[in-house]
Amino acid sequence: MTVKGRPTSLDIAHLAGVSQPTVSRALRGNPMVNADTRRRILAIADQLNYKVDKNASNLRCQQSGTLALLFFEDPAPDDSLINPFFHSMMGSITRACARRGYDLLVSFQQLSDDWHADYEDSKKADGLILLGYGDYLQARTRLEQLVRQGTHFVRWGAALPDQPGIAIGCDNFQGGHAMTRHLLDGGRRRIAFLGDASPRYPEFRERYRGHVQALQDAGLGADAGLQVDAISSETAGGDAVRALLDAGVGFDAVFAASDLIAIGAMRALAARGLQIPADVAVGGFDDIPMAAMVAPGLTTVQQDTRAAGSLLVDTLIDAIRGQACGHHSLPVHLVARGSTTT
Amino acid sequence: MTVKGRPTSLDIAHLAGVSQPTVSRALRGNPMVNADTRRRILAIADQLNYKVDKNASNLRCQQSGTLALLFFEDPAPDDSLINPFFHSMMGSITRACARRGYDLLVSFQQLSDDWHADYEDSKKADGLILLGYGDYLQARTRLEQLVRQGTHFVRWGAALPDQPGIAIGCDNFQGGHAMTRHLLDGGRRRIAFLGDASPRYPEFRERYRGHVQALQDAGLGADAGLQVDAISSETAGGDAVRALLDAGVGFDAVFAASDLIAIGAMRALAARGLQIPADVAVGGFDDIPMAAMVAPGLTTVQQDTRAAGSLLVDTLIDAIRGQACGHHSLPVHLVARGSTTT
DNA sequence: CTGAAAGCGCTTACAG
DNA sequence: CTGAAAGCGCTTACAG
Repeated sequence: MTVKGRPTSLDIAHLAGVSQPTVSRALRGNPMVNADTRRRILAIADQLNYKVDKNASNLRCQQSGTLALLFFEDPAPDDSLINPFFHSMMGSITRACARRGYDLLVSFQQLSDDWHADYEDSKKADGLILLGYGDYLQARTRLEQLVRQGTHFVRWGAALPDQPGIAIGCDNFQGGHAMTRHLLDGGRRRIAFLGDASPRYPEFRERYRGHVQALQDAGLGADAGLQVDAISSETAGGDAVRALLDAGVGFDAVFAASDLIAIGAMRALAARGLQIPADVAVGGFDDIPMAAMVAPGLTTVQQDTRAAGSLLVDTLIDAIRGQACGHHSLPVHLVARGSTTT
Repeated sequence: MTVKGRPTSLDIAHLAGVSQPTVSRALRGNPMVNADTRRRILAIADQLNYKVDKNASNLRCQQSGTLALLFFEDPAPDDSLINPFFHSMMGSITRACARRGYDLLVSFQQLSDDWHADYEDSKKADGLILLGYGDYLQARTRLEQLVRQGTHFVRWGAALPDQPGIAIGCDNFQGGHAMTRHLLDGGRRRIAFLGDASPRYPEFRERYRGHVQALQDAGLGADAGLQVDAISSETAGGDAVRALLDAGVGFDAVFAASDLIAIGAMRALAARGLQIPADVAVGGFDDIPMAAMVAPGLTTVQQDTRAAGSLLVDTLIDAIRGQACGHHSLPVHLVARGSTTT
C-alpha cells in the first residue's frame, strides 16, 4: 500500500474502494457514512499518514482556521528589549488559539511602515489580533480603514466607547486608582506620574485619570509639574526621573505607567543616591517577571495576561462568526512588594 | 467600479477588459505582459484592494510561503516563566521570516503530548523550526520520524555529528570553556557546575565538557561532586545550590548551565548569607535581559539570538529548496559583570 | 503579447 | 448510505 508523493483523498478512495467524496465525508465525521466504511477509510488514512490539504480545503470552504497576530514594535535603533508584557500576552494568545483549534500566524510590524495587515484579504487568516500599535492617534486612521473594509479584528488597548473596532483591555483607571491609593496609604503625598497622559496613549491616560481620582478622593489635587511624559522603556523612565530631579521638583513617590519605566526610574534614583522606598516609593504597572526580580521588588498592578489572551481570541472568533461583541475590560490586581513597603 | 464581496482576479479581468490569466501574469510580474496592460490591471487591483487568494495560489503552486515554529514548553504545573532566551529567539526568527518573505505559524507544544507537527503534511507550512524540545533522548524518535517522512525541519540544539536532521546551535563547548577559564583567571579553584550533563541535554553536556577541558588546561581535574543536575529554571538552580551547601561541599564559584539556573542560584546563595562574588562567583549562560538587571549583574555567555534566528530560517529555506545543508554552530561571547568581578 | 483549457485537492449540494 | 458533478480562485503549459 504505497503511493507516490504525499497521498490525496483520491489515493485513499482507490485503496478503500470507495469514491473520493466518501473519503472526505468519513474524514470530516459526517454521520451519513457507514460505520464500517468509515473505519476502513480512517485506517488507511492513518497508515499513509494522510493529512487533508488545507489549501484545498480552505479554498473550498472559504475560511482558513487561522488567526493572525500583528505585533507592533517601535523601530528602536538600539534593538532594545521588547516589553516583556507582550511576550506574556503572546504566550497566552498562542495557547488560547490552540485551545480553540485555530492556528496562529505571528507577524512583527514596524510602526513606521504601512501595516502588513492583509492576512484576511489574502485568506491566510480569518481575523487579526493587534498588539502594541503605539501612538493611538496615528493608528486610528488605519483602524478605521480595517473597520471599513470589514476586516475582523480585536486589539489590546483601552476599551473606551468611541474607538473603532473591538478593544479588550484591563481596567486601567482602576489600576491607576489602586496604585495611588496604595501610595497614599503608605503616607506618600508628592507622587510623580511617569508616562504620557495624552490621547496618544489612552491606556496610560486612563491610568493617569485613576491616579488623579485617587488624589481627589483623598482631598488632594494633582500637581501638573509631577507628571512627566515617558514611553514604555527603561531609558524613558530614567530620563523622566532625572528631569524631575534636575528641575528640583520634590517628590516622595513615583508611579510609573509601566514596569519598564519603573525599573528605569529605580536605577536612576539609586544612581542619584536615593533610597527606595525610604526616600522615594516606586510603583509600576504590568507585573512583568522582572518586577519580582529587581531589588527591592517592584510594587505593581498586575494584568491578567492569561485571561486577556483567552478573551482576545474568543472575542475575535465570535466576531468572525458574526456575533456582535463590544469592548471589554478586565479587572486588575495590585501586587505590593518592597519598593513601596518596608 | 464595485464588486460584490472580495474581488477575484476574474473581477479585475472583466474591469480591465482582459482574460483572467493575464491578470494573474500582470500581478506576478511576468515580463511578457504589455506594460500598459499591466499598469491598468495593477491600478484596478489597487483600487479594489485586491489580494491574491493564498489558498488558491498555494494549492496550485503546491507550496505555502509559510514556516511553522514549534515551541516546546514543559507542562509546568505552576505556569512558570518560559525561558526568556526563547522569547528572544522567537523574535529574531519572526523578523528573519519577514525578511525572507515567509509567514510564520507559531505553535506551543506540550512536551508530554504527541507533537502536533503536521503543518507540512497539511500544506500549511513548507517546513518546521523546532525550539526547546526538552529531553533529547525522548525527542530523538520523533526527530527520526520527521526525517523518515521527508519533512523539512531545522532545530535549535547541539550541532553534533550523529544527530538526525539539521541542528543549529551555538558553540556550547567554547562557551563552557570560556566561562571556566574566566573563573579560573579570577582565582577560583572549586567551581560547581549546575546543569544536567547527561546525553539527555546535549547542549548542557557540551558546556560541561568545555568546563572540564578548561580545568584540565589549567592542570586541574574535575570533581564529580561539584556537578549537580538541574533543568533550566530558577527553582532548579536554587535547589542545586542548597543541595551542595547542605552536603557541605566547598566551592568558591558556580557555573550555571543557564541564566535562569544562575539567578536561582544567586538567590539561594544570598539567602544563606553568602556574598557574590566575594564568597562565591557566579556565571551563567544565555545572556537573557534579566542577567543585566540582577544585582550584582550576572557574568554570562552570550548567544547571538539575532544571528541564530537568521541562520535557522535561512537554513530551513535552503533545505526546502533542496540545497544540502548540515549542522552549524555559532560563536559565543563572554560578558563579564559584577557576579564574578569586583 | 494574450486567450482557452486544464488542473491543484478538496467539499457540498444533487441524485439515486 | 454513496457516487457523479460542479466549483472554490488561482497558475501554467499550450496555442496562436
